[in-house]
Amino acid sequence: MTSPRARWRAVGRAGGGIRLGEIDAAGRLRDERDARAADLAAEVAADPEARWVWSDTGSWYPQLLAAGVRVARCHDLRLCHAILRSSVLVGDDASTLREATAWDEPPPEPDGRGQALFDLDGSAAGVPHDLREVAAEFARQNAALEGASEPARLRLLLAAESAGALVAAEMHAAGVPWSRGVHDGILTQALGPRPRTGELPARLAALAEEVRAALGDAGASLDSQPRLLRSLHRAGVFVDSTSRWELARHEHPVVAPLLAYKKAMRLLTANGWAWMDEWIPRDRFRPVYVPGGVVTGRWASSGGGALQLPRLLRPAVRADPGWRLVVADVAQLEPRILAAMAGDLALADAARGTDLYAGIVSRGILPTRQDAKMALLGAMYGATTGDSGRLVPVLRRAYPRAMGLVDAAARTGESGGVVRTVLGRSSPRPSEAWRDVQSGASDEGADERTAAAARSFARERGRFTRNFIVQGTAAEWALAWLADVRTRLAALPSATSGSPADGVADRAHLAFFLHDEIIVHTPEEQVDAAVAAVRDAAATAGRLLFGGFPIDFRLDLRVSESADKD
DNA sequence: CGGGGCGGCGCG
DNA sequence: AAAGCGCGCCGCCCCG
Repeated sequence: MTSPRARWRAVGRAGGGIRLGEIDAAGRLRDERDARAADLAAEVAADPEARWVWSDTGSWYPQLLAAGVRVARCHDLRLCHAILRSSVLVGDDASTLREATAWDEPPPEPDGRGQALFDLDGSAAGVPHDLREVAAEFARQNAALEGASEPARLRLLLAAESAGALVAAEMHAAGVPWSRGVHDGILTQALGPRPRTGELPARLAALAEEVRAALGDAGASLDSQPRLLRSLHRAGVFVDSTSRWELARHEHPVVAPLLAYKKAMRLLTANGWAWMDEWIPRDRFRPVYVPGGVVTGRWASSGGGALQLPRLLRPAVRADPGWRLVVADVAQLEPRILAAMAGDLALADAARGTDLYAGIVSRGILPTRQDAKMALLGAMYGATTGDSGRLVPVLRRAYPRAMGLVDAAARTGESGGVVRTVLGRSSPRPSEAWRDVQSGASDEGADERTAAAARSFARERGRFTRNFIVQGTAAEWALAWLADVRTRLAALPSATSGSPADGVADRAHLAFFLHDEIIVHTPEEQVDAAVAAVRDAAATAGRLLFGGFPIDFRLDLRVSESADKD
């Protein structure tokens, strides 16, 4: 993946301008030179194979992308700092990193105009952008890696994390191709035609009237939970909450229209016409991704709700004319990750070539696919009661290695310890408050309530660390997949016709990523190559994390129909 | 009037 | 009304 001759180059601020130079692992800079903001894109474009060291991808890359310049690889100091400073693989060698607190600043708020850094006077809060500080931090990180117990894993993680940051910026720039027309059609179907601002769509208004009629209360408020609860009680529906789960258990004429109303209202407020106008300019959805935004290493998002697009709206994702979408998601990613991490050959065998849950059923472990799914999710989440919790012991007998791994992670968390993913991302230490509660409960004379609360907090943390190792390693696999897809797509030729794009989107490109799913937008003539890239990258990711362990990562993959016709 | 908590629900 | 992890966002409601 990496050209052996690629050079590390650093870019940062100096004085009132921008300065760049070659950099080595010790943070020594050579061939430094100043660059005006207007020239930076040209400087970067002139060295397409360089590996760029910079403070924060979100502060530098959007402007380059806007100028049509893509970089092959980077080292995002902010993201890498966060990983190294808390990794148990680094240990005490991270002490200097922990002292460099300026690097713990959260990412700057993206302003959406992609001008922030170049116009700054350098006084703004956030991570340091000064080239000297960039070089010093790069040196600290390399020193921490030198002393790490498994540097190769960490290096892989840092590369994947940084590549993810590039992908996030590129996907924001390219956007998800989105048909406002299809979106509007879905809304109209579900809610009625778009009303004037301030008015309720017709179908929603009709549902509200149905609900009020069923309640026998013409003035019932449906949007205030406390008031709705009282109306329901007056009508004889004795629920403790107004959640879908609880309402659905009651036989009453109000239930069906109320559930329909809540569903429709949710669609209107979360992804209705106002959302469409704000987030889908010119038939592109441009969410703001936040790489490393979750402690487990998953991405978060800010604005637009990129990670919660309702499936109902999926048909609005439409390739441009002459282009196609390659949509791929990994079947049962987390259980497969667990099997591989634990070296559990029996679970890996159940996963081979099939739906993993079906594999568990066909081996006679559990009677139905639903049981298998519930049991496995329960094992990874720490369920102890209910259908799920009841089935976990069955898995414990069938797959002692896999279950032993998550059980051990839970015990570590309950006792205040730190767990880590395969590549070395580590869980946060327990908070001061958590430790106080635990030590308070073991003091002499602690009452039973205190002890019970401490046990409850301990188990809560155990469920978190239990899940952390699996969710976090799955996030690493997905990053490796994503990064390799990116590299493979970049090698494809640009579109011969119908290019929609500005910047990097003149050829097959990643358009969307959601934990275990990616969408590639590709010219028709490159569909086969894009599919191969997605498949080959999945195989590569598995080998990168788990070597020769016989686990396969099955993709559910489909290519969109020709988009030019409805 | 803005901020934060809460209930609720969308996603994996 | 969750049981059982991780998120973001909405409207309501209360508080200062």
